[in-house]
Amino acid sequence: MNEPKKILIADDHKIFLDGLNLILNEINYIKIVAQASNGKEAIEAFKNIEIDIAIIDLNMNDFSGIDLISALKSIQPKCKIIVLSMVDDSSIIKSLLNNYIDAYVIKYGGKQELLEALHSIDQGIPYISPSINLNQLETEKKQSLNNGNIWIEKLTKREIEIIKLIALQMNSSQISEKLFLSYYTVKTHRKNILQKLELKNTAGLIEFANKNNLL
Amino acid sequence: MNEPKKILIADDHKIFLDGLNLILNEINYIKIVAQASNGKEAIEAFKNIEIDIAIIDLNMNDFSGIDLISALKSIQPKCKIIVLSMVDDSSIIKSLLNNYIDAYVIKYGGKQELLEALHSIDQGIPYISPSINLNQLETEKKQSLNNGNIWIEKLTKREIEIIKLIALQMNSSQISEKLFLSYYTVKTHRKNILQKLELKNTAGLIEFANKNNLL
DNA sequence: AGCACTATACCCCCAAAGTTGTATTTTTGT
DNA sequence: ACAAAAATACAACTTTGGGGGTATAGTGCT
Repeated sequence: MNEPKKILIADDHKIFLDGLNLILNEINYIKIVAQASNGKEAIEAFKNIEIDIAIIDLNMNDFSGIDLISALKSIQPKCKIIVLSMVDDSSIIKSLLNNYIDAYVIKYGGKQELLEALHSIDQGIPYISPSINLNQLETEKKQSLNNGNIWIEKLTKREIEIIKLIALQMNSSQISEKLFLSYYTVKTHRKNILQKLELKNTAGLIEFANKNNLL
Repeated sequence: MNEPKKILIADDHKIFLDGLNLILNEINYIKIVAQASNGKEAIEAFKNIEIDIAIIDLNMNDFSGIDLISALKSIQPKCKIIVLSMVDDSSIIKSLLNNYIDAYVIKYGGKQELLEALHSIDQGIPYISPSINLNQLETEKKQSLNNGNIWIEKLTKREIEIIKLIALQMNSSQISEKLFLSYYTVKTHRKNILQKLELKNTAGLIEFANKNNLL
């Protein structure tokens, strides 16, 4: 703990970024060396500045959280990642902790949790907000609308990409042009998507996509 | 500006509350006298403490924003309300400003905007984040699927009925059986619906129906 | 009585979606 | 290095959707 840890913070709510700044300024063994309000800025910063710990909001609008984190890790593999999120989907948390990140802190928790997370990963111990277990019941209630569903594990990146284009009223041949694919490939993907999700047609697919907000 | 303004802050993200605290502590003419992390706590506080200005997050999970604000106003009508929100739906903003609230600040903006809002309503002038106008273009892009739209005036009862069944993954012949209609009639309705709404296909229709929540 | 709108029904044609099945290459995880 | 998963590609076939018409009976408003 000789020199302060170099921190990047990223969140698309600037006002939150401001608050975070003040919270972290109270701690002496860290120093904020970069701020980003979207994924692109975060990646830029990673290319130029050495970062020890990155505190990242999961729900930024230009990148999906997982994509962003893996991009950052590929630039600076040694950097520790703390994910700040508003949701506490335990399946996502598990996959994140196994792969890329070192701590998962939900915003429902106070600053105390963030400080604990910093302290914990400083000692090489992964951290998950204790509040998550408390809130889990509520979350599960909210999710009872979309029943069963481990859809996120079922769908691949490509498939989700295609669903989004379908929602934009594109047909298979237009999608194939857009993605530089064969028309047949797009049809295959559509076939697989409907099969995986046990849906009957495009109407059901778009309805599903909306209910599970993956658009 | 003799004695400091008494402020309540409410947000269900405690860590955000912590940050807000630090931001507002830098200002000398206000004082935080109450904090709430849900609607119930906010109402409790309003019953017990005199509040000059309430800074409220719109998206709390136990109350809808509008319900909460009207409840607070009924307890302390003189209290000024600043709404903090993540979304910039201009139609909501307009109705809010006309009725209950004195300022609308989006979190995408920095703390500067919140400070300006405080200053502005202190002088009796309503405030809206300038960032909203910048972001409006994007919002309008998202809404460009349903352009122009006074759709509710365009669609007939029967048409809406059919849209709902389409969203349930029924095809035209199934719908015709369900509604005791000819298959051709259902096809005609679908044709007319797409024409009226200027949509290309069923995918677009379901997307539209979701965005305009008519399901 | 006349007009506009809604709901109903039918036809043809083509394009698109959906089904079933096979098969190769590429990426990824262990 | 190996196996599994994902992404790619193609074909034949059936069903459905969407665009173009046309037409008639009912409803409601003026």
